[in-house]
Amino acid sequence: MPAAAAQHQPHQRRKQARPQELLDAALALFVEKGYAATRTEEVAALAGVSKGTLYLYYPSKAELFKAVVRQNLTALIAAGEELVGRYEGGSSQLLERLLMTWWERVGNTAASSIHKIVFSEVRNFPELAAFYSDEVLRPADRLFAAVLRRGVLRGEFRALPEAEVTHALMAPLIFICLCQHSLGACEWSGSEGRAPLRPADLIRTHLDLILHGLQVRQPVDPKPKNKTL
Amino acid sequence: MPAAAAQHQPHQRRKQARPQELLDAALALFVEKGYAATRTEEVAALAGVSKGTLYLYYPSKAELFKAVVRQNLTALIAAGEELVGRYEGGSSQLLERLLMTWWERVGNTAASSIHKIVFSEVRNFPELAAFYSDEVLRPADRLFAAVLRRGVLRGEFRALPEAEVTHALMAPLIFICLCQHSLGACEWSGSEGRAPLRPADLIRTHLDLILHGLQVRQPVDPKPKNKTL
DNA sequence: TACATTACTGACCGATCAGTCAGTACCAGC
DNA sequence: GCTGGTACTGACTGATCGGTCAGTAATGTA
Repeated sequence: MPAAAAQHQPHQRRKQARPQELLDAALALFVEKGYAATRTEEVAALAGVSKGTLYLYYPSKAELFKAVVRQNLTALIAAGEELVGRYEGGSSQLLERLLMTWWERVGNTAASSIHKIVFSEVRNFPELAAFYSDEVLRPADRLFAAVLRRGVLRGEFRALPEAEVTHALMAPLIFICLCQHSLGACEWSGSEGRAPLRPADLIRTHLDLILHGLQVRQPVDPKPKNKTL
Repeated sequence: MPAAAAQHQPHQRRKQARPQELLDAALALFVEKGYAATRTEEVAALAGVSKGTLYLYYPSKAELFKAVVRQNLTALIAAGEELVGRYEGGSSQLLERLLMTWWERVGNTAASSIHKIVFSEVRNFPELAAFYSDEVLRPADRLFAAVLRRGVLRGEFRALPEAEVTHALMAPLIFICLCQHSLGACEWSGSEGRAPLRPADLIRTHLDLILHGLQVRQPVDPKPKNKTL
């Protein structure tokens, strides 16, 4: 908790801890207020140091921003990689495990706020798009696509367009992250005064829907399956 | 096209057209650069007037922003209302019609960029959250929920948690809008050099998946359906 | 205690930008 | 043409904020 460091001991020399404290403070403020609206002096204050100190560790606001994204994304990637290719049960269960683990390790942690930052700021940081695409979206996509292919090969899943299904799988997850960090607790969905949506419930229902949607058994509906465009 | 108005006739008096031209210019720039990074003088220039003129029509940058959101959201609402309650066929087809119409009228137009603005800026405009929630998300949610209930009553759909299914339905749609206005043409999803995703294809696959997921027929999978939490 | 090193400070600078307002250009009506 | 009203202009101001750097104080060494 970086704010606790600002206990008005005039200044402590703690070179080791500063960078991480500054990154934590910056993450919190960038998520809360966006990049442009966050002042470097605020970041420094939240980390318990003065503005000058921030510039000892990061040469500019933009570099600080990139460091924040980079650090949190590497955590994402590590968590993703760890899950790949060691499961041997049914593909439905594998998919379920993947989504739930993703939620525990990413969606439900501070890392989820990175998505909102990226979506909000890529236009002002063009290099960020390639970075995010290469290091997060593509790996995640490859992961899910592999599971889908596995399911199709084993006769568990229908053969649907891979890229599009992957999108349908991931979009609600990332969307939940975005909602959590912009529209408060995502409490927009209930019709009246219904209780705000619980992310875990959303994911469970999403998964249920998708797994049913992927099942090979033909549905009751007699509509011809080769639709026109 | 507001830029066309800046044809270097020193200044024309066109009181009627100014507000709309300013809103169009502001929308384009807010979407492209975000709220904070857009300068009022740029907006004015794109609309073919001087900065002072902008302040004749809108008292502040924040009010200009709200006017932009308000105008584009009313268009959204109108499009949504128009679709309600006049369809009498199968619920699957109704859902398909709804999604495709939504895409043609909203997702595929300039209105889609509003979502990105809202997600990026709500934290700095708290009142915007309630506004967006009341005027966009709730109506859209109510619409889809009504269709789902209809499908369940007619024995077409499984009875799944309404709010969560609605979320699973809408999230990929809004997510496409967000991608289009932040990560370029949403070309992140292909594994290698695959062609960028086409939104219409995404929606079609999403719909296919969801409709199969909603079907009442039990799947092959022998797993018990009352899962533990 | 004296000195060297260096983490840290915060007043300051220069650039940017929202918002102002005295002035200009256009357009009635007479 | 004159005159009063008004749509419009753009140089200006005051505040904000990223970034700097001369100075301060904590720490280590002897």
